[in-house]
Order: sequence, then C-alpha cells, then structure tokens
Amino acid sequence: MTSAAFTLILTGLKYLFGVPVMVDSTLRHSSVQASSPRVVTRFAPSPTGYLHIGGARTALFNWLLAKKTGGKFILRIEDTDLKRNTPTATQQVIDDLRWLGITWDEGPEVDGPNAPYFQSQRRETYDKYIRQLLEQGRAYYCFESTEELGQLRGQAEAQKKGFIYQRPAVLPTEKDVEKAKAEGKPVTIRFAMPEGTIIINDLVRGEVSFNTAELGDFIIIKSDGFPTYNFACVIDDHLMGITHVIRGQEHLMNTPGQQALWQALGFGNPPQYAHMSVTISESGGKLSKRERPQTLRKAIKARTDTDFNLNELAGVGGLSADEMKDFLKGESVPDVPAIEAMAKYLGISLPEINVVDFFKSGYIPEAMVNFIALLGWSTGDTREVMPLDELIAAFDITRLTKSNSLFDRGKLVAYNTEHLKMLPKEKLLAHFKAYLKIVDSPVAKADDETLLRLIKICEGARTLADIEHKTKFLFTADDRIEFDEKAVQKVLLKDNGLAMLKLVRDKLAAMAELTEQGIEDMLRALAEEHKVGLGKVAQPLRVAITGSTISPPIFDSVQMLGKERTLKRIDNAVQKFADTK
RNA sequence: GGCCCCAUCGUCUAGGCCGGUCCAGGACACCGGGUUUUCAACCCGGCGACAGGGGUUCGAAUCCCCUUGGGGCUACCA
Repeated sequence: MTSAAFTLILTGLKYLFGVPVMVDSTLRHSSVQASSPRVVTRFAPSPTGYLHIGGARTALFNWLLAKKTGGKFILRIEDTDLKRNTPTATQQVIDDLRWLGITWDEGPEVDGPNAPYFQSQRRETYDKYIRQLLEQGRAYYCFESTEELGQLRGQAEAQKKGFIYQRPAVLPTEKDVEKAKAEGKPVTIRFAMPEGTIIINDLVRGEVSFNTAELGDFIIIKSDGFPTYNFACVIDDHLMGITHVIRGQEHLMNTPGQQALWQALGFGNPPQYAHMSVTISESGGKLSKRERPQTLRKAIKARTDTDFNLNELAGVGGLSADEMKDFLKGESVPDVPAIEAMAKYLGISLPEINVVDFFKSGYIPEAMVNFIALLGWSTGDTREVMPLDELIAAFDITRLTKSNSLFDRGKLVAYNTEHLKMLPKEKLLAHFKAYLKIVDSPVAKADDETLLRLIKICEGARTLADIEHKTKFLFTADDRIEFDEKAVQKVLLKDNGLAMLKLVRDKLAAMAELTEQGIEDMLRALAEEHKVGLGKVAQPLRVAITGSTISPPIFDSVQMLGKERTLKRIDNAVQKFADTK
C-alpha cells in the first residue's frame, strides 16, 4: 500500500481575521497502516431508494477490502437530507445488501461501539465540532437565501466563471445571527477554506492537486441545522476510525474540502482514499436510477397509436393529469411503484438498475457480486468467474482501474450462467424459491424435491427466469395452455405433426407406467418406425403439452406431467387444431 | 464555461510504474462449423484494439507534450 496518505501544502502566510491559519508549511502524514493496523471501511448510503448497481459496487469493494485484510466493515446511514429520505429506503438497502451477501460488523440492526449509525441521530456530535470550528474562526455564519445564492451563481455563469462564495471581510457574530433569525433569514455555516494547494494521494489516481481558491467556502451546516454530507462524513469517518474510503470518482472533488476539514479539526491522519472509476450505462453517462423513468417517458412519448389513452395510463400510476404532464416534460418523477405499474401496463421492460431489479430478472447474487467486482478491477491473471471466497482472496485494492467501464448486461448473463452451474444445489434451491416468491410464480407451489428436479432438468439455463419459464407448464391448468402461434404452425400443422401426435398419444396411452426411459424408448422406436428423426415425433408432443417449442428435455417433461395430464393436453391440442390449416 | 479524471478488440480487461520476450493475451458478444428431442448448455474455428499528431530513444502500447474524444463535479444532495 502507498505510504504517504496525503500531503497538505499551504503556501504563504495566511491569516483568517487575525488568526493564523497555516504558516508556509508542508505537513506530511505517515502511512495510515503504521498508526492503525486494522483496516476499517464503511459503506455510507443515503436512504433515498433501493440499492443500485453503483452503490452495490462501492459497498462491495469496501467489504472486499475489509474481508481480505481481516478488517471491519461498517454500514452507516447518511440521512441528513430530510427532504430526500424515503421511509422504507433503509430497510430496502439492508435487504439488498443482505441478498448480495454483504454483511456488516457495525451498523443498523447489528449495532456496535460507534452507535448510532444514523447521522440524523448524531446531531450533538456534529454540534460539538461545529462550535470548535466557529470558535477558531475556521467556520462562519451566512445568511443568504437560496434565491440570492442562485443569483450570484447566475452572474458568475454569465461571466463564464465558476461561482466562488465571497467570504465577508468581517465575519458575522452571534449577535448578527440573532438579528438574522429575527428577520427570518436562513442561517447556514460555511467552512473557511484555507488558501493553498491540496494534494490528495489517491490509491487509484495517484497524486491529484487542487487549488483551494477554486473550491471556495462550502456549507457545512444547513439552515435546518443538519450537517451537509461533506461535514458529517468527516466527523464520522474520524470517530469510527475509518482507515480506507473507497468511493466513486464523483467524490473526487469533495476530497480536498474534506481533507482540509479533517486538518482543521485536528483529526490527524485522514483515511486513504481510493476513487473508483464510474460505471457507465449503455446510453452514455453514469449508470443512474433515473434511467428507469427515462425509459418509461420515452416509451410513452413514442406511443402514437390512436387507441392509446394517456389518462388511463396516468390512472394506472395513480397520477393526476398534471402530474403526468410534468413527468412527460421531465419536470418530475413519480414513485417507483407508479413507474413500475405504468411500465407493466404498457408491456415494456425497464432497464435493470437497482439490485432488486436483477433479483426479479432471475440473476443470482453470486453472479452479481462476481460481475460487479470485475467492473473496474481484475485479478491480473485470467481468472474471471469465481466463487466469493476466491474473490476475497484475490482482491487487491491497488489493482483498481482508472478508466470508466460500461455495464454490459450480456456479460452478466454469461456470469450468471456459470454461477448457476457452479453453485451447490441447496443454495440454488434457496435462490430459486426466493425468486419464485418475488415474481409470484405458480411454480412456487412445488415442493423442494420437485424444485430440485426442475433445476436439474433445466441444466444450462442462463437465469432463474429461464427455469421458471421452461417449467411453468407443469403448474398450468391443462385447458389453459397458451399456444405459441409460430410453434403450432411449424410443428403441428406442418409435416403431419398432428398425425404423428395422435400416434404418440396411442403409444403413450398403452403404457402402463411412465418412466423417462420408457418414454424415450417409445419415442425413439416410433421415430425409427417412421424413418424420421426424433425431433419429428418429440416436437409435436412438446408443443401439445407446453404450447411452445421450448421446454426441458421431453422425456422428463412428459414423465413429470404424468400420463393423465399429458393425454388430456394432447387431446386438447388435436381437437383445437384439427380443423386449422 | 470553470475545475478534475480517463483513453488497448463492439464490451470488460491483461500488459504500461521496471521501453525490446506484444506483428498485443484472456473473457463476453458476434460470425462459421460440430453435437443434438426444442431452447439453453457444450466442443472446434474465425473476426477483432494500442484515438490522432509530435517528441525522447538504437527501439514505445509502455515515458513526455499537444490535439481530439469520453466521463465526473460545479447544490443549504449525498
């Protein structure tokens, strides 16, 4: 691991209202490892929704590092933005992490010495440090409204300059605060950024330097009294003894500010940072949960058919006409359930972004974790498909890639196929049952023994959804089979398919007991007798009992369906298509 | 616009720090063939990349600079 964690260089003699901030000094911090041998990492999501792929990747890398080094992994909920928090989000994130197999040593539901793990419950702690900063003149009050700030920003933009908050020549006093409050002005607190150059030594990017003059004084306490991310994160990382912070590149620009804060608070050595590359989606930018509503919006706009009723769709989503209008204009985004209901109504599938989306599509966590781990990281040799323990053993934080990577669903499918083959049967059974439950499949009715058999006869399946689709016919009523038109045309109505089906029926009816072997012998004999390939006799049978040309091996399919039901389905098919051409 | 990051097959990547062993390796995808009761799986083969331009050097995918392209951030969000 790299030695110097970071270097803060401040040039010149700078005074902040009489208080010397830093005098032309170069502070070198020794290796984090030297002072704290045990690695402590964390995943700190904000509870605004489901865990998405990007978050899962961040959590995974932090978890992997902790596991690899025998360290500790903490889950901390950054719920300081009351407006954005959604009530069930924390539970959703917890469920998603558990599904992936990512467990935490400290955090919600398991607790630990650093409790509470919800930032909204740590107000006193932040208050203590903010007082310290205020007293030292390293933080100061501000009273501008959002509108005023917006105006200043607009002016800067008009001049093609970046907006930097101008620190007042004389800092507001407590008296000014009282006055502002009396006048109903919002009160926020900004960090007084010291002047100079901050160099961060990133585990994946190397040295990156920033001029603090271009960063400006950022807000650390909001007008509602809650800390902003940049402040709370620094306090908690310090208090919780975090040694390594692995996060997305989108946080790179926050790092100098956080390090300066770390320094100002006298926290000593900051953690080692590793800014991962970003995961890009097929459509271009950062993989984002916005893609689902965007896809839906596009689909709605693409509907030009006359019988399509927009109001009806709005009703499905529980939206008013105005809300629908806003959504289409891109001004608002409905809830997840509303989005999903509308997508279902339109019969379109939304891109999988959240971890649950993949669960519902039939992917297994082992494959997800393996695939996500290889997005921006590699072993260095040619190993790719690996079980979890091997992944942990192979993990090396210094091998993270610098460049962004595209989330390729095709490759995920390939990984899922491999893991489906590798996984012990009991584990697969558990995954399959969970899957059947979440998609509310009729197959869920089957007992474990049957389920295990279904898994076995679907060997080579790519997803759990494949297994479900292939075997659902067993749990459908005999007269409710949905026939695939193409399959009927090609298999039953052509080449005497129906005639062959009748022959098969008679042979089957004559069999005392159905075994896979018996069925196979019978079908093969029939094919030979008529000098045709097995396909010619098997396919009509397959279509008759499943309605489609896709099914598990025919011998198993028939055996599992049973003689009575098979005959009934053959009769139904013969009757149904006898007069069709 | 400003600041920051990145750049090898369509995609994920190995190699780059320690320049020659790389006319660039693997995987997915794709194409062709095989196996076959369907789909999937499986087997064999093929296509396919060092963004461009300048340097440095006997020699550059590897080091330096520029251009171009992509991405991130630019909130009283995290």
